[in-house]
Amino acid sequence: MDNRSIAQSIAQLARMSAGDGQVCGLTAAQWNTLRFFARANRFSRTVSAFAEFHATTRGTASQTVKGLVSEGYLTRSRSDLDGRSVRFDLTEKGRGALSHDPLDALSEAIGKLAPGVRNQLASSLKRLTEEVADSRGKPSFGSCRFCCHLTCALRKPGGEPSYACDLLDQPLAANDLGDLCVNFETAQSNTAARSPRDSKTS
Amino acid sequence: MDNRSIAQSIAQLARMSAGDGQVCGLTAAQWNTLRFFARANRFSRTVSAFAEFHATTRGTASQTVKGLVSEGYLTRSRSDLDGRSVRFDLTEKGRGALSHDPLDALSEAIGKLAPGVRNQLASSLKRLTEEVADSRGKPSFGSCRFCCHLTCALRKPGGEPSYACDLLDQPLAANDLGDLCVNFETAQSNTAARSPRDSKTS
DNA sequence: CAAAGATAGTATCGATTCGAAACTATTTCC
DNA sequence: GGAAATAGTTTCGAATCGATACTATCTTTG
Repeated sequence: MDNRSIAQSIAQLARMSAGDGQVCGLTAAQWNTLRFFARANRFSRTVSAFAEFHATTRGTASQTVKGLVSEGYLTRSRSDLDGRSVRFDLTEKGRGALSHDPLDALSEAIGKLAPGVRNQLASSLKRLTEEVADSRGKPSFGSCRFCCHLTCALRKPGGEPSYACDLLDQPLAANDLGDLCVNFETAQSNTAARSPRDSKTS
Repeated sequence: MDNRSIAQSIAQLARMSAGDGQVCGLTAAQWNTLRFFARANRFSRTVSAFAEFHATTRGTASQTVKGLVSEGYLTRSRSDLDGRSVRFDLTEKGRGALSHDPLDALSEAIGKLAPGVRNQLASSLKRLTEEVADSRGKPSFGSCRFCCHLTCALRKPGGEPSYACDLLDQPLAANDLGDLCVNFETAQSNTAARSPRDSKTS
């Protein structure tokens, strides 16, 4: 099986799973949006971050988000620190909808893989994502847990460690370390100077 | 990393690589179409097969194909055995376009993986594709090489083996065994009776 | 053999989506 | 303070897609 066939099977898998038409009244674009806002950390739940993640324009992203807000899946709240910035959060309805996510068919299939195979797959995908993102000059999203900006300090010996992002200079809860962040940068990647994309958030 | 995150990273990878907007004057739908007709065997280069593969309707598929024909990427030829059937083949221009396929970024990234990791990835993807296709009752495409309908006969001792499809009762060239087929069925899958989808082709 | 039904492909219509561009408001930089 | 950058929104036109209806051909079945 050649590389191109493998690449196509990734595309094929995504197409099959993405819930092409309407599923539970939501379009494919809307499902993607909900998934993003469910996984993104509080610095990244913005229209701009979503547009970049979804590889679309801010205009299109704004439309999709607006639709979801008006249907009660997301709430819209302005930041008090940056008057331009707006943050969107999932409502109960939004979280509820995700329990019928058509992508779950794929998640479940992944769950049936042997643990070793599964982990190997995850790391291959992470690798490929970085590689492809790099090749088109776009930054790749990732979680704080694997980000070079994560700093960990042990307040008191034997106590809970506390985490922070040294790029945004903001504290991070241990629970949120797995969430997606726009400012993600791999630890070993070449660390060209990079300014934060959203330096303040309410 | 949980199953859902892995599933999303597959979707993400596909989105990044798919060549979202116009690349070299072709839309994402057109790229997918060209890729399909480049990989499908002669029984499967039809509007219906493509529609099923791409998880869309025949009407939509017909439109996309028509566009590509009028722009010179595909040729249209009626079957002489079945007056309803039409086969589409890539022209030189079509093959040439595929050498600038935006999906190549992903293919190249895959090529950089260690051989063992790469093969493991391929087999995981195949597994997942079957699993997901099964869970939504749709058949999954695959190549003759791994299909239960492939029969291999050794004409004369020491000579070249000859291949055939015992479902369509048609000979297969060794070169074509890797191509996609609508009638694909895994060797170990439960072999419920299944009629061929396109029993004759010119 | 003839009628009924299945199948391959096409055409049309309306809804949705998307990208480009223009625009407002706010923040940052010099 | 003014220029430039950034966050988000709006509008408009093009493209896409799904549903539906349609023609032509093949297959099945009395």
